[in-house]
Order: sequence, then C-alpha cells, then structure tokens
Amino acid sequence: MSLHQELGWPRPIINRAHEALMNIAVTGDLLEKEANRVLAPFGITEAQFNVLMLLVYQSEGDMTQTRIGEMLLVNRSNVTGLIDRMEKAGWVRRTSIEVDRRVKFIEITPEGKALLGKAHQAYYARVEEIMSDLSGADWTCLSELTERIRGRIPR
Amino acid sequence: MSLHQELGWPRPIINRAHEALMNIAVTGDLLEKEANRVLAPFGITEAQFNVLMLLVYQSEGDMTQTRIGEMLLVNRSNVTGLIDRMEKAGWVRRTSIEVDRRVKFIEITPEGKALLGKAHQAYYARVEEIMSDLSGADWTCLSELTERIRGRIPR
DNA sequence: CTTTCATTGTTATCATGTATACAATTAACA
DNA sequence: TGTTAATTGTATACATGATAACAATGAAAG
Repeated sequence: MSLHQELGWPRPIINRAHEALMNIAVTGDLLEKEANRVLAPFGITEAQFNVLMLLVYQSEGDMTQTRIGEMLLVNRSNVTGLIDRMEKAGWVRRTSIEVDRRVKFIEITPEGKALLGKAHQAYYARVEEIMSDLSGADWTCLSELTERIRGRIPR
Repeated sequence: MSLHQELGWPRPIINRAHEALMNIAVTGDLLEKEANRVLAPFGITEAQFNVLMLLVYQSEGDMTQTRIGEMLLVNRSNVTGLIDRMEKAGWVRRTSIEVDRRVKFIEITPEGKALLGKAHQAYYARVEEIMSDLSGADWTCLSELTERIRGRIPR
C-alpha cells in the first residue's frame, strides 16, 4: 500500500521526488517510535540507548558531552539534561579531568553495561525482524541512496 | 562518505541491516531539521506547515483534531497545543458543529493560506534541490523499499 | 429509556529537540 | 605577557512528541 493510503490521506502525493522524501521521513519516524517501544520495557529511551551504545562501541575512553552531541546530531545543550537523567539512573558517571577543567568525561557504569547488554539483544533482534524482508542488495541500495540525499543537505 | 564517517564515529557499523536502518533514521532526522531551517524564515515549524498542507490539499472540509493526528502520525493530545498555537497566530480556526458537540472542525484562514503559499514555494524548491541528484528510478526504489520496511513495523 | 461503552478534545507530566546566552576555562595572537 | 578568540558545560525559553487521565458527548445494547 502506498504512503498516502497508509496515512489515510484521501489524495495521492503528486510529486514523486517529494513522495520519496516523505517515505524516508515517515519511515525514519516510525523506526524511532518502534525503537522506543522495544526499549520501553527496559526503562530506557532510544536517546539514552544511543548514548550507552556510543560509550561502549564508539568510545576511546575520552567521550565528552560535546562529542556525544556531535556523534548523535543533537545540540550539546541537549546532552546536559540527557546525561543528568542517565547519571541519576546510575547508568553513567561524569568525571572531571585535570588537563582541561571545562571538560567532563562520560563513562558507563557496571549498571549501565548490564542494562545495555539486555536492551541491546532485544533491539537487534527487532532490527533483524524489520529488515529481514529486504536483501543485502536492498540494504546497500538504501544506504547509498540515502547517503547521496544527505550529501545535498547542508550542515 | 559512509554514515559512520559522516557522524565522526571511530568504528564502522558492522551489521549491514542495521546500517541501512540507521541510514534511513539519520536521513529522516536531517530532512526534518532541514525542513525546519527552510520554514523558519516564515515563522512556521514543520509540524505547523504539515497541518496547513493537510487543510488545503487533503481535506474534504471536515477535518477534526483527531483526524489530523492520525494523518500526521501523532497523538491527538498533541494536536490540541499545535492548533492552539496556530489559532493564536491566526492561521487556523476552530468551528463547532451541531451534529456532534464533541467535535471541532479545523479550517484554514486567509492568513494561513497566504502564509502557506509562500512557505510552500520555498519548501518545494528545496525538496527539488535535495532530491535532484537521484533519478526517477531511484525515487521509486526508495519508496518501495521503505514501504516494505514499514510493512514490518506494527501499528 | 436506561445503562454501558466508545469517542473527542483537553489537561497534566515527562523526555527530547531547538536556539540563545552565560561563566569558566583554554587557546591563539599582537 | 596580556588581550582577544574559541570552547565547554549549563541555564532558560520554547515546540513537539508520548502517556495517562478526565469530562462531555454520542453510540450501542439491554
């Protein structure tokens, strides 16, 4: 079923370029909602899950709040509250360093690691289910086409 | 440049299915941000722009708040505040009907139509620019693949 | 007709995102 | 060296999303 029918819109989307763009935007939106549904039973949001993933799989041990913001494409002012809530929950820790007193390194705690271990499993199982209808060639095609679109978005 | 490099992540995304999914999610996110950048000079957000678009191009003249929520994939509780702000700005109007006193029809005002006319032009010009690097076949491919992905997301 | 169930819009609380401004601190430069 | 720039985390104000609850109203069922 085409997008406008899925959304219950009475009329089709005329412009095919716009329709493709909307397909990406809506699918991205639904994927985010689904991620939050999968993660909710673990008491964690997608934004918080992403931070834990960064700390475990993409950190050299020197992760700062500004860096987290850059790697997740959110403003660093947003990271303050995000880390506040995660620190309160006991999943991460702020550590001051001597070489630069402006900076605070963010580290994952054992509790955070334990949580990520469980949530990670459920998350990836769901990813496999969702993407399993597509072939490897399809995945590559999606990655390449979206990459070219992003190349046209100023940043 | 591949996604993890664009994001400044030190390590690649191993799982190709997950990489494709992330490509969609990130691109959708960037498209939304870009839409808000394009619309900001008109004093309107993407969510508000979408409501005006629905009222003009997808309404049979009987648009309710619940219906707007369904068509834009947001909870109807959000629509209350959204319409509040738009009504305050003078772009839409709430109208009570006799046949069902629970319902309020939402109508666009002449001011809303004038605003949409200008914003619409800038928005579509930007859509064309962003999507112009892809062919018609690419657009179709993107629409079909994302459609199949959405088919796997429960709703 | 009366009771029960469903729908509509609203309210509340919360998480996440934007933008802007600020103090503290560090880096760069005349 | 001393002044100016840039960077980091934080605070504020706002928009938008999710949930859960509520009163008013309408629909369905006995």
